[in-house]
Amino acid sequence: MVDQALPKQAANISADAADDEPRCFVAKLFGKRARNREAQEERILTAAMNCFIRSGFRGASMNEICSEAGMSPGALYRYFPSKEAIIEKISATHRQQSAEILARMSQSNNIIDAITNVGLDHVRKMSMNDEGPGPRDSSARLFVEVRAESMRNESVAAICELHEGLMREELLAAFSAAKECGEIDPVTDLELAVASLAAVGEGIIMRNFPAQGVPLEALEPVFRALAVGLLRPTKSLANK
Amino acid sequence: MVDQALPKQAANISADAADDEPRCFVAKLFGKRARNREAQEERILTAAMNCFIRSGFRGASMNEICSEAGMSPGALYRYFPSKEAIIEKISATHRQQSAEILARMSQSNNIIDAITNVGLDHVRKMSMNDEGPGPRDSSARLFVEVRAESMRNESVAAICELHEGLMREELLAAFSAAKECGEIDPVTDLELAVASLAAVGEGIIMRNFPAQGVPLEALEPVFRALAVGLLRPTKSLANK
DNA sequence: TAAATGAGAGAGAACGTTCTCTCTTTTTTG
DNA sequence: CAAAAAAGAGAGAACGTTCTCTCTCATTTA
Repeated sequence: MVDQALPKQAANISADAADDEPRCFVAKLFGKRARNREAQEERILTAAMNCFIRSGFRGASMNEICSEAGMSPGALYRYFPSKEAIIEKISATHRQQSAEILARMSQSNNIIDAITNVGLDHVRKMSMNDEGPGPRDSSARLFVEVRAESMRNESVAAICELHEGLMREELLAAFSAAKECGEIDPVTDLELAVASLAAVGEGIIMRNFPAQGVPLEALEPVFRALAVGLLRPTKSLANK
Repeated sequence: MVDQALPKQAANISADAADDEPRCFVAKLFGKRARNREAQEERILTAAMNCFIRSGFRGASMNEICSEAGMSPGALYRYFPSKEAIIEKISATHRQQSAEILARMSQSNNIIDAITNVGLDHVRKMSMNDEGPGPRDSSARLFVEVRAESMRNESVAAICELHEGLMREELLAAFSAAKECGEIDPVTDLELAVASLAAVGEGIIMRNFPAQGVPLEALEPVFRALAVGLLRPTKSLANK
């Protein structure tokens, strides 16, 4: 029960008077209403995320989420049909953000740098508060929460499987390319290397080293060493 | 609601009729009564573990645990004062088992072998069912559950901190010794290596590779590569 | 027979969810 | 364009269920 609610709907009235009465079904998709709905969903998701970080998926109650969002249960349930739905949505976006970091991999010159940077990006992202100023709690907690939930919740498991499948594919493609370029030892089992690197990276992300005083720069050689160890690159790459 | 319960108390009656009435206060500690109490506690803990693996700490209800243990709530609460207490006990023993694996580290000839074996032992242990025959679910789930709980439950966090502190000390001692023996590069930051190896190992344990079809032997070179990468041993050790 | 043990009903709180009602905004109608 | 109608959004009480834990009373054990 903080300073919630704002002037409620009034906030969206004075947006801009230029766009009015689309009156056809397009309004449903792009109109003022639709935009407001999106904003509200966002509000709920942000609040839920904070609650889940604080108390866990099962531990956080709908009332807790309602309070954090400054909303009544009746209002909240207009946007999400169940707690499950919120959990799924949050799991999905969280895992998707992870997957998106991988997309930037191709920006690096060689495969070892690429992996190192992806790892560092992950740790950086996870130890930051999610948008908005002020130091809030790390989102690495959510990472653990999602993984725990995925072990017994079938739909969350499916979500994780989806994004991790994409990540594995992307990594595998990059590794294959590097192999053909002669950057890494042709003997290396790429499938295993992908799975191992994913697991190993997850371990480091979960520990949230930056929150424990280990600076990000200190992790650079760690990721590099892991990549070198698992991929066995040709000498020229191994020695930095 | 499987084939639980057994003949309940009857199980402990016909143990052996030889030892009866020690009658002094020592009986409280070592007598038939005390042994029975221990057995009951064990029964509860085993049941609770199964439930927690199946539904999570928060997800499993006391009724579920009672059913699994073949016990009434009244009986169960005679042995544990709260659900919290059961969670703490299970977290503690689970983490302790992890720490105990480390104790066997000194049996290896060199530091790389030692770490590799510790890693493999962990994975083996975690992917096995806990005592008793029949394939039950992996205890790697419990690992994730404990870690998730430790992020918001202070007493579980303290338990984890305790055992992980011991593990870190033990690892650090082994690394220092290896450094002095000239087995590893004197430049290596041992503190960071310990923390990284712990995190990385945890990641692999959580993924539970054996349950996904990756045989244990395939992980041997992975652990070896991680150890080599992070510790930078002298040449003779690096090439197996 | 006194103490320990267990079964099971159930108390009381908290849970996720739904219901009813009010108020505002948008669309339709005359 | 004004009035009427419909739809959307929100509040908050209330619902039925489930939760953890306790209490009473019967049974077993020494």
